[in-house]
Amino acid sequence: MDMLNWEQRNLLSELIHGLKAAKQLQAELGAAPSPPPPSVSSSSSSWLTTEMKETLLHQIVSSYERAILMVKRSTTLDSPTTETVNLAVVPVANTGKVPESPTSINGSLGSEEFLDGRSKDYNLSSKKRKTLPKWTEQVKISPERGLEGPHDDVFSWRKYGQKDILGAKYPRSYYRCTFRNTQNCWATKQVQRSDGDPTIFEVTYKGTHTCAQLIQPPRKRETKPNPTAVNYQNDLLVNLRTNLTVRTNGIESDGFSFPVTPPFYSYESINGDFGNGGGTFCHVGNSGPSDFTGLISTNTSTGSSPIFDVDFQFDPTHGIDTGFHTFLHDSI
DNA sequence: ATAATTTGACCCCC
DNA sequence: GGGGGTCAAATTAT
Repeated sequence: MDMLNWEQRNLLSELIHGLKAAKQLQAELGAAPSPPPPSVSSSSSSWLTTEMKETLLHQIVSSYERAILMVKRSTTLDSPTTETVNLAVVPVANTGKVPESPTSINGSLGSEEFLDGRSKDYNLSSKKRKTLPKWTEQVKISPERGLEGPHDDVFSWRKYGQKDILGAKYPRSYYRCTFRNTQNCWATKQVQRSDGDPTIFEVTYKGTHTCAQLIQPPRKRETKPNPTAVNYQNDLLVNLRTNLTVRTNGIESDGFSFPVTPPFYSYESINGDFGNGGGTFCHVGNSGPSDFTGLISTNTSTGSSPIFDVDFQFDPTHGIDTGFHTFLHDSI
């Protein structure tokens, strides 16, 4: 571990933490190993409350998001120019109290305690309702865009407010996810310029993204699919709009429920069509609480047959990411 | 025309 | 009351 630098250790810490939470949740759901049927359990081991499960999910998602942000920063800022260092990442318990000296991170980073550590904070501080993950990063300004070219996230944000803070020289800006309305994504962040070092910005994230920003294919596509293939795919899409059947491929056994009654499927092309670097989404439902949205991709295993994989990622009912279940869709 | 920002008003809660 | 957070109308950018 001595070979790892600071950021790599933080990154590893997040990944480990997320993995631990994921495994605990997996065990809880009885997602047994390869031999499918869980043998008769005298009394099912599910003694975690729903809130605890939600907490686990939040931990997983936020760990992934922090990890992604770290990678993003270290790659986009390290390689092209010189410095611009991510100084610290401080997870904050939801009690609302922020540690004053954020740079104090001990060498031991969360490879041990689990249900005694963070999640206890979540449960204790929450009598009920929202316990959103919250953490703060300190980001040094980069020699990019003008004087105040705020902070390239991987995510796209919409500013919704700005406030002068009592002791602070600089105002605090409030951002929410661009897709709050369109995809029910409730992630927010605050950005405040540091008094002491004006080249440092404190960025506080609240909540995790449930939108599909990171799922969409990269904008730039070097390898253009040949036009005929694209046309073929788009034709299929048109056909799919009118008549479509869904085969769940027997996946719903893992607890992921699927709307059965026929409301139906609408397709929305975001950022272009197939093969054009855009994402085409399948929406299932009637804009009701049981809707699901997923990203359509071509099925690689079936060649030219009109079958598509759809990754359903967002569950608005619970406001959580349901994972990357893949369903088989076919037309006719 | 649509989307994003600005900015004062409003709304808790300590 | 007032500090911090959010809303939304007006303004500006795309």
